[in-house]
Amino acid sequence: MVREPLGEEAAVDLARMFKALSDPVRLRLLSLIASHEGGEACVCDLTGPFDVSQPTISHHLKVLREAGLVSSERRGTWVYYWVLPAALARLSALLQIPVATGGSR
Amino acid sequence: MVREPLGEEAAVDLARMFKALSDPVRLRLLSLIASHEGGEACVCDLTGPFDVSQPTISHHLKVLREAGLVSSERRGTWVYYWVLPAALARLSALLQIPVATGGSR
DNA sequence: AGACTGTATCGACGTCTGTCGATATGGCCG
DNA sequence: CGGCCATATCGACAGACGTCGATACAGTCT
Repeated sequence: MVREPLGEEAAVDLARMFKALSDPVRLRLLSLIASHEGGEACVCDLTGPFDVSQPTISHHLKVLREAGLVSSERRGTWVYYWVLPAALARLSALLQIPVATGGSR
Repeated sequence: MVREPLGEEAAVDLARMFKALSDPVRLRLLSLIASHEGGEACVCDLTGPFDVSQPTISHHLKVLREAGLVSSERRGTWVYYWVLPAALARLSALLQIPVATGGSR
């Protein structure tokens, strides 16, 4: 981001990912999934901690999935979600600004 | 984010920052500012590369400023904007997911 | 097969967001 | 002073978003 001005199409793509992170419920969902034992969580573990309805949770999970931040799989009765680390790493790297002190330009 | 499930108030705060990044124009604005010589850019350097009107650019800059991602100052005729590295670093660190295999950081 | 649980989809509603043109504000200069 | 340039604010409008209840779908268990 600091190196070059970020092309228009790349910006659209990245903005879609950041938009998925722009809701408190989705941030907490992502955090719950990432911090869950085994790196994955069943939806049944995710509906409890929130004040919103089950369809709303399902909707937020869909947004995260379509943004490419998580993936999911049905195993029997339950559906499990896990984080896609490469996507988060991409965003994290983008925000990495070289510290200004010293020889920065 | 992986360590602990991210409290509700922290999520609200972080979501506000991510929301500021959730628009392609704002992402490119931020990138233009960060990559500009001297680490700061005059608004007059920022209105050119976009297809949107000047008031819209001004609006987006306000959003970035109110999210705490950039700061600005008037110097004579022009207004200059620069990135606040600590804010971006906070978001970047949050998205840093330890690679699952082995102990890499 | 039928009942029951877990999850997703649908349709609706109020609110928020990005955009614009018009206009206001702040500062330079002739 | 008066005009001009750079930037911000205002008001309006279409479209997107978060949320809900109702309902559909998928799998399991008797």
